[in-house]
Amino acid sequence: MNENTTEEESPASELHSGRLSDFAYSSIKEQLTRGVYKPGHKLPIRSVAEMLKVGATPAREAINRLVFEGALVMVGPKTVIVPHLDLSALYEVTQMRLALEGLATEKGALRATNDVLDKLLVIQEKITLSLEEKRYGDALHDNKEFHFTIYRLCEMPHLLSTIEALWLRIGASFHDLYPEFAEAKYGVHNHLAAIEALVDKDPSAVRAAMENDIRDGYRRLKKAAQERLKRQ
Amino acid sequence: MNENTTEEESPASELHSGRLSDFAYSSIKEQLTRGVYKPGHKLPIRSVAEMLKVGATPAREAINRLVFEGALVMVGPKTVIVPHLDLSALYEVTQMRLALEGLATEKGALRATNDVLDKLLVIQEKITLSLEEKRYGDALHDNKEFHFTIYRLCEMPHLLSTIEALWLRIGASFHDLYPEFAEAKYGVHNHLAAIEALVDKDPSAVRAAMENDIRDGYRRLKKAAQERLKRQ
DNA sequence: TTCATAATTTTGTTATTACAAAAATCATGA
DNA sequence: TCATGATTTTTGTAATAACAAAATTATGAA
Repeated sequence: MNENTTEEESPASELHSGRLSDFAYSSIKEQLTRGVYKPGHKLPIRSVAEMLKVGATPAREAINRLVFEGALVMVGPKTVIVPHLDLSALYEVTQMRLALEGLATEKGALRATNDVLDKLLVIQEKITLSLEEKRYGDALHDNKEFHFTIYRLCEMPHLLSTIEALWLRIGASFHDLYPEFAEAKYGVHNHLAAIEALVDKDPSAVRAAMENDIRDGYRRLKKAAQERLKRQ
Repeated sequence: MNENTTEEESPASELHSGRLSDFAYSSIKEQLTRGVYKPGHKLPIRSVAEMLKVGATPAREAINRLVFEGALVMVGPKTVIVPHLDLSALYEVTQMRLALEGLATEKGALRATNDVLDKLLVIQEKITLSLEEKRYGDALHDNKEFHFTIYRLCEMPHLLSTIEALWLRIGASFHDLYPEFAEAKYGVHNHLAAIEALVDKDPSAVRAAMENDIRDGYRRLKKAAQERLKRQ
């Protein structure tokens, strides 16, 4: 971790709830969702430990957790890497996202206050701006924030954490094809439709809009991935 | 772990793919789903390590993994316990189960061969017998096997592992109220309906049967839990 | 050059140890 | 009897070291 844009602090900094393994875990996770590592990048325990300025034990535990939840993969008894894109995993995760994010959306839709609606509009503007300026990392970050702002409404923590794990599972491997993925203004239409349906207090319409967004994303991602696979 | 009915071997026995932490993880998991520990039972690292005849490191990693996926909970900075029953968690997990197990069922239904159907019938007979003889641990085990035999048909490993995590999240905490939960022949009707629908090659009917089973289970479990909470 | 094999380095795992902090126990006083 | 504070024990964490196994590099012959 170099001191560039992340909000994580120095190695074993202040109030990280203590545990170094938690610090290591969220550091790696942050870097994964920021697209710091390309698919195939190796993550040996000792390198990670050195980078984060911690011992081997917390680094090992963090890596193993990530492997366990599928954010990293083991390709050999002693080699874990950032996963390569995997169309069948993408399909699976998409199916699960439709089921679970649809559920969260529908359960929470009626609880949207004006504050939340305002927040969603602000986020959407940020996304649009980021896409125009080709700051894809920021766009991804805010897109996630848009979705989770809606999902949080249902107040189902177990559901939320399960969904988050799903995002992590494919997030990293698709980062490097984001430019071609985002050629069009990704998701704008669906997001606006979702906001409108929230205003209308129409849960199934919100769900439909979010599902559409997920499906659109899937199609574009799949296409971009296939083209890249063909090209190489 | 005493040598009764489990298939796990002695401490650091033969071909457990090597890792002691995996051995520890699956040992604890097995005991949790068998209902060995009552809710509230403490699991200190050193005790677990001694019981499994491994060092503190693999025991620690196993326990942390289980906490991470919600099968155990931390109630203090240095105390993890088997979770107490939690009605809102039960509700959440049930909603997720309906979405995800419904998905798995529907995707896999058309792939049921005669072998699978036979296997399901055999399992169902075992369940019925176990319930009659009040061997609730076995009944639970085979009930899980029934469900997962169907879910495996869709060949979606990510989905499978997510569903398994859900079972683990509530499994342990509801073990000690199984007797009152199972007063009636639990699930028989729904299971048979599912098998019939599989024979008919009717995916949505299979899904409906499985969802019914999940909902029935939820209602009974909730009722049993509420009665026990009232009584105490 | 290519492929198999040998030598070397890297790597994951685990037991151990030290330490600080939390939990449990005990003592004391009201 | 109960609360409160002090003491003792237990506990989780993380660094380290040792080891075996895997991964890598070097080497050699075809």
